[in-house]
Amino acid sequence: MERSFSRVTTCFTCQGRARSEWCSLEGPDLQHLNSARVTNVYQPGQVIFYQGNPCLGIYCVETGTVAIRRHDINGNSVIVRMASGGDTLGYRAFFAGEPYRASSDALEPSRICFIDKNAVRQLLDRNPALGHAFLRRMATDLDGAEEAKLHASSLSVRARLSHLLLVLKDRFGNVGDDGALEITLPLSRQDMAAMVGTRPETIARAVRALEIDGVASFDGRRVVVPDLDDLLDEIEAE
Amino acid sequence: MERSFSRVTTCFTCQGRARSEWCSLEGPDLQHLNSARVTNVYQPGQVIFYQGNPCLGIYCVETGTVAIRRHDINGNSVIVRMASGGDTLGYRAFFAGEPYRASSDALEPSRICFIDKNAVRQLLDRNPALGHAFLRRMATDLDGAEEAKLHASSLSVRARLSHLLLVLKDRFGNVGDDGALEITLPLSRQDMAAMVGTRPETIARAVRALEIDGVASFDGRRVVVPDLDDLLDEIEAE
DNA sequence: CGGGGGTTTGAGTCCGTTCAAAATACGTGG
DNA sequence: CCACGTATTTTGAACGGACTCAAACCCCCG
Repeated sequence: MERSFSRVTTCFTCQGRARSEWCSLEGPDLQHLNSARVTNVYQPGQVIFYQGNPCLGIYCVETGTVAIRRHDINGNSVIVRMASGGDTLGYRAFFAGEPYRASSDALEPSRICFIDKNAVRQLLDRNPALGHAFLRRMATDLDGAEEAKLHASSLSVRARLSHLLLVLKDRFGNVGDDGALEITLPLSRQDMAAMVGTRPETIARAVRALEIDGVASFDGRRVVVPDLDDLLDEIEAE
Repeated sequence: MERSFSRVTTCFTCQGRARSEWCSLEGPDLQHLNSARVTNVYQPGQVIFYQGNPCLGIYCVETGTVAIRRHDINGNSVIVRMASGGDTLGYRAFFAGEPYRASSDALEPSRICFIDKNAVRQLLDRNPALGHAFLRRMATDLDGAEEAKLHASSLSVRARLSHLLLVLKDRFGNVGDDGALEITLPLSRQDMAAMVGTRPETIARAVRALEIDGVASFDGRRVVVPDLDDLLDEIEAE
């Protein structure tokens, strides 16, 4: 059996590329991307980049999941976004031409490629479709951020937690034998709190409340949702 | 004296263009933009576009100020952003290729140009710098949205209101004879609540609290801040 | 002068926070 | 593999900020 760290990957064989911004590249451009990239493996907790540091390029998640966190002077922090296989990382700072305004760390073991900013610039110049892809991507992210603002001010923690589960189910959920949805969370309780914008204690209570009402049952990071509609009901008619 | 509605404006003479995304255009491209554009004047409360409607193009604020609001099924709503002279409007939906996810209405009397999406597409194709400008712009907006998320979950309403005043001072404030900062708010109390993500009653109380502590004095939409540092103190060490 | 919307104030309630302690999970070394 | 120390999670009780509902007030305009 091939050992995982010796598995040589290229942009040509990258699983995530199809749904990434780079999917429009081909031929020499893809070759260029492939040779400019440097791949690293990060273990959970390891930091990919730090808030405040200058942006030297762009990262691309091949496999795994990472959190993008934003910090305060007072030590407060929230997770503003998550990224998984095929997602690109650190492009906000790149396009703004500013230092990172957020940090990023791995939630699961992750293979992540770094692409130097000069290479990115060249690829952008040569390939307008790449720029379009990033425009589309940022528009989507902006949409998500604005939705989050609305949710934060109009929904309870319980509803926001339910919403989080609904988002996570697309990437981390599957349907069990009995037809029930099962999600394996990539997040600790602390991180769920950071995603929802609240404290860990409050997440624990909200989790408990959902269990009592039979909406979902939690066992560590394993969540079972008997009826998806119950979860959907949580976020409307608050 | 020339009457305001008869004042013919062009992209060439547009005051806001210098700091807008379109500043990179010149010669025939600028001419193209100028002839594709349709200008309208909106009175406060008038809607520029509705959440849910298809995006037919992009708007550009020549003068005035508008709010971008996001609505719930339950009737909740927040202002996710404001836009003033030189700002572009509705580009999120354009680049995402989706219907508007937010509505926009004028806060002040505003001259706003509409540019058909075909024209925008042509300009983008011909002028890569335009795309870059929008990338930079969206990166900035994304930054703002993420900062808002952090603030919403770590700062009190009073601190968020103080932060709002600090943001508004750049565009709507000036220093009086006595050296005190004076801001003329473009927002009603209701809209301030929608910006901060709270209810009007809570804004009234926060306003009162700031007055009692001598940080700022409010008279309708006129705000006087004797010492800017006091306002800055409000948002740190919460 | 009489609406009518927006704003302010008040009182009561609820949700989420805070602080503290107990329980559980986790990693490490014996 | 178990024992131990540490970190995370959970629970409890008390507090506080923001929300709700309701009424009074104010200002603008007809």
